Amino acid sequence: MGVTLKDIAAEAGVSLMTVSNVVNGKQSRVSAATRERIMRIVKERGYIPSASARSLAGRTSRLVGLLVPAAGEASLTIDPHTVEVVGMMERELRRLDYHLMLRGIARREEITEALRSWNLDGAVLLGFQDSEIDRLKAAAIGGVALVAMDSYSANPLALEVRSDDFGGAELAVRHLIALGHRRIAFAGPGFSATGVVRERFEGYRKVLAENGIAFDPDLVSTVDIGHAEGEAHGRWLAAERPDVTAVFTTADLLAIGVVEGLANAGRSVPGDVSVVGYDNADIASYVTPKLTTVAQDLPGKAAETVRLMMDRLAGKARPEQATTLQVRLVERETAAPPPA
Amino acid sequence: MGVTLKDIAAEAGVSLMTVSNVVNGKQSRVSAATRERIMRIVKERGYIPSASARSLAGRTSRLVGLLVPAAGEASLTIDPHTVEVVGMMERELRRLDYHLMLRGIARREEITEALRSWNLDGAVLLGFQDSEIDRLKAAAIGGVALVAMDSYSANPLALEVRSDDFGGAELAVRHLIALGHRRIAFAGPGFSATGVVRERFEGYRKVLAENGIAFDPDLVSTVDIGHAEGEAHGRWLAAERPDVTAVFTTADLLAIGVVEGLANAGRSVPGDVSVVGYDNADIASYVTPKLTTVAQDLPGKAAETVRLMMDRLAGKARPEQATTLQVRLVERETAAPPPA
DNA sequence: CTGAAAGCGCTTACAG
DNA sequence: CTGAAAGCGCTTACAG
Repeated sequence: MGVTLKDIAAEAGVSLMTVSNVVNGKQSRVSAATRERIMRIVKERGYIPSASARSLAGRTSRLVGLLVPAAGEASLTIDPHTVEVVGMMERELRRLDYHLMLRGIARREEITEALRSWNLDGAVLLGFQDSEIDRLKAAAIGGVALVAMDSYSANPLALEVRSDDFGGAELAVRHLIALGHRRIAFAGPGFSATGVVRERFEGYRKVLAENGIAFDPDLVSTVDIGHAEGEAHGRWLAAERPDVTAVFTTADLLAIGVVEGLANAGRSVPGDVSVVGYDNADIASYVTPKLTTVAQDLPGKAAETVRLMMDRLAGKARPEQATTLQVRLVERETAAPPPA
Repeated sequence: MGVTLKDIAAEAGVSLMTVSNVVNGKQSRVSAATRERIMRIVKERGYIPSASARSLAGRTSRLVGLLVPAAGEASLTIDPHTVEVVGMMERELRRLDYHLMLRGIARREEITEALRSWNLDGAVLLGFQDSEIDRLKAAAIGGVALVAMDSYSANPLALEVRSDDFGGAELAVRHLIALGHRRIAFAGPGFSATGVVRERFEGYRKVLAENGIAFDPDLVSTVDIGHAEGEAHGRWLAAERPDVTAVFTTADLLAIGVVEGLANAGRSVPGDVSVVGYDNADIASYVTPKLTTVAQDLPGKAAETVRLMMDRLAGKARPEQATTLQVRLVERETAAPPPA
């Protein structure tokens, strides 16, 4: 079908090897004259190297996996800020002449299958629980450069890129305390399995302690991330905990639901209750009132993920610690002083 | 590194061919006894076929490209409903033992490069302009099964899956007219290049005509899709076209911006002006007031895309016409009778 | 600076 | 039902 190295070699009157060297930019090995001649023929004939042949013959595939959990029969769901990070990583990797394979992982063994069957050079693990990262064995991974995003796993096999979740919570809760709040609730999904949530919780706790506010476990609620779940929680807060004047939430979607639930129960935001979200999703500025939230450095996450992977592929040593991206507070309209 | 067909063959005391036949499920060619024995060894040794070798030796790669325009230096941006469709397609394809390669396309030639270098069996084109699909040549495509989503290109090389954009506009505008509106504006991105927008515009026009409402070109505005753009347009409408009582918009994000712009200019939605969006994105039900909009059949789009591609790969004839998915109106809070 | 040989792990097409 | 041969398009490692 396509033009091959052999065709080019025949037309140029040289060996396969020489064409290969030219195509792969091994400048030193070919004279300028033949190099130029071969390049011209490559252009003319529209030669496109076969990636499968390269992957098979060489020791690299220039292929990076994007592995995402796919529970059972469900289709992949990727939250908006992850989509953004993926888009940015794709550009970086494309620029470096790598390709991206998107793969849902339903059973754990599928990680190994994906890595091995396509001979992946690297893989980014998006949205896995820490415990799943923990369980990865060297035998299953081989030499693949693995980056686990937003993971707090201790598994040395995976490089880690994440936001300063602890610090983000500190920012949010300090802001609320500075506004005068003392009874501040925490709402997020269960954090037995997710370090991200646990860190945000610990940040919340620390700032309370720093400010001499007694920690009240009743103010900590496990709420799955979702608008409906948030709405229900907002109504619950209004009914059961009217003393609460502020809520720190681990996701914008949840926060938006909470705002709506509070409003539906007749409480105004931020007049009666302040709410702070997390992620600074686009949606945060479309809702009414606009959401005060913690913003992550998405471009930084994408760039660091690619950088770590390339360093690893280049044989550099594993960094001593996880790469942590800075966060910042975005003040909008859902946080204000508590009612007098 | 890994276990190969050869290893399995040696251990089972048979030839490569026999193992290959077993692994590929060619039942008829191997006796039940040897088949079972080989399967056991395959399991034990954790054999995983090399996809690159298969792709190189066979006539199929079981690899499908997901091609997305990537303008210049920009990173990929994929709108939320496309992300959802991608997630659903991934599951379908995974179930059929296909893999997905995500690739941004900055220059047109990159389409061919992607198809050829990875020997793709098929590709889904997401978000390309009709004119770009038009320009695709058979020589560049080869035998690859191509599905262009939301395209109105006439290029017979691409199979097409799209929503009933004309019908969606009809639903929206009929709804507004039934509520009593007569001065209905249209807002969407320029439609010289995008059939989707043109169809929605034609649907709008047709329903106006059906109802004896004179078409007023001044009521048609070109507005790029974006919240800020919508907001500016909303303010413009309030200032310059106070006679308009309803706006039909080709995207939810735009509609939400328009609602905000109108509100910022002191006009209430839907009290003074009704607004209808398009897509039924999640966000449509999070904003205040909740957006009335046209919903697409996302699961249908994903399923039909995969089905068309598989039919094509199985050698079936190209369908006579594009596959069109049904749409439906979702009534929420932004459309009401015009002020008395 | 250039090239001949071997091999990556499979499938295809054929012979028995 | 089973297998020996050829080949997919490249790279590696080496020799000249």
